[in-house]
Amino acid sequence: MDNSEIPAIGEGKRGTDGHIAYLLRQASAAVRQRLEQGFAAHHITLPQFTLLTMLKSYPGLSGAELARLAMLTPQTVNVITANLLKRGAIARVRSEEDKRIFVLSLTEQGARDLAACRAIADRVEQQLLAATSAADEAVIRRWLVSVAAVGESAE
Amino acid sequence: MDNSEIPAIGEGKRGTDGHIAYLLRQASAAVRQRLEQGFAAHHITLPQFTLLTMLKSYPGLSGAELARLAMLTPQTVNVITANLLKRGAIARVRSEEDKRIFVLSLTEQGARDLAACRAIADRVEQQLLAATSAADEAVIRRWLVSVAAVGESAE
DNA sequence: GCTATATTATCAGAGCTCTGATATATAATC
DNA sequence: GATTATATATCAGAGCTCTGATAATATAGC
Repeated sequence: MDNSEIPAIGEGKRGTDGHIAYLLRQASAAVRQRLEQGFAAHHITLPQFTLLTMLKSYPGLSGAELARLAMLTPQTVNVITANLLKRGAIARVRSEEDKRIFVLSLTEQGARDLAACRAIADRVEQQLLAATSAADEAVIRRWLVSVAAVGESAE
Repeated sequence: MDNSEIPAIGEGKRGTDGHIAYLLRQASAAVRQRLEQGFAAHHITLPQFTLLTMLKSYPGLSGAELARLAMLTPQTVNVITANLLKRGAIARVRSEEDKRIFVLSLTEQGARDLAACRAIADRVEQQLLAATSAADEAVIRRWLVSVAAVGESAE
């Protein structure tokens, strides 16, 4: 095989001239892998970390509410919460007012796991912006939010 | 449930003040969903589109080379290429020089699928940058590449 | 040449994510 | 109150992604 023309990250289509959707995906995958590598010692995945974070901010959410907040389907949230329940990181009790729904909240174990992973995430995020000016960071943050919001209004 | 304080995209922690890793993930997921929705009519997934694109640029790659290029594990690439083979989008023949590896390339069907999805992706990417100045776009592209490259040198 | 190491492909298992379908409970309509 | 529509949870199946382990081939060192 002649691999001499295959580019490394930052070169060719993998550099700043590449497709923006590809660059976004490549960056997101890199961060995800860094975070999951850090979380591995606590046996928490990134989706689990996301849901734990949301449950800390908004205790008492149902699966459906969590799904909307996380932009996931209820089925996906069901899988993740099932694994968190197995780990004892969250509690799940039937609601009194609405007997369809289960109310979710952090356990003490879950709060401990979350705190440990939060510290790791903070360190990674700091590295992501270490070489970026405040003005550039503002540009980047605005763009990321606008991209996430596409399709919210148009639907 | 009292949901009055749950934020929408762009508000609270989901806005420009949120964690940068979360914003990146949120934006990437939104783009992924938009692309896959567009690709659905052609029965091509985003990972499949990515590998087809790479095989068009570099025909004759092996699974291992494809994995390095896509920043995926060989096992993951194996799953995706197996599905592309089932769809008849790629061909796979044993190499003469090195009998361990299988040489991959696009079929005519795969080239047609790729062209159709490329047009869809171009439209989505255009929308992503429609409201962004050239200067801001350059800032964003540089940052995305730098984030993807983290861990390449440090490992 | 022979042994040790590295590379490639693949099997097995876990978790995340989607679409589609189903059952139950609540809300709206008549 | 009965019917209809909506919301919630869940089952089933597909695809993507990882870690860990195994077998075959190729390369390096002796």
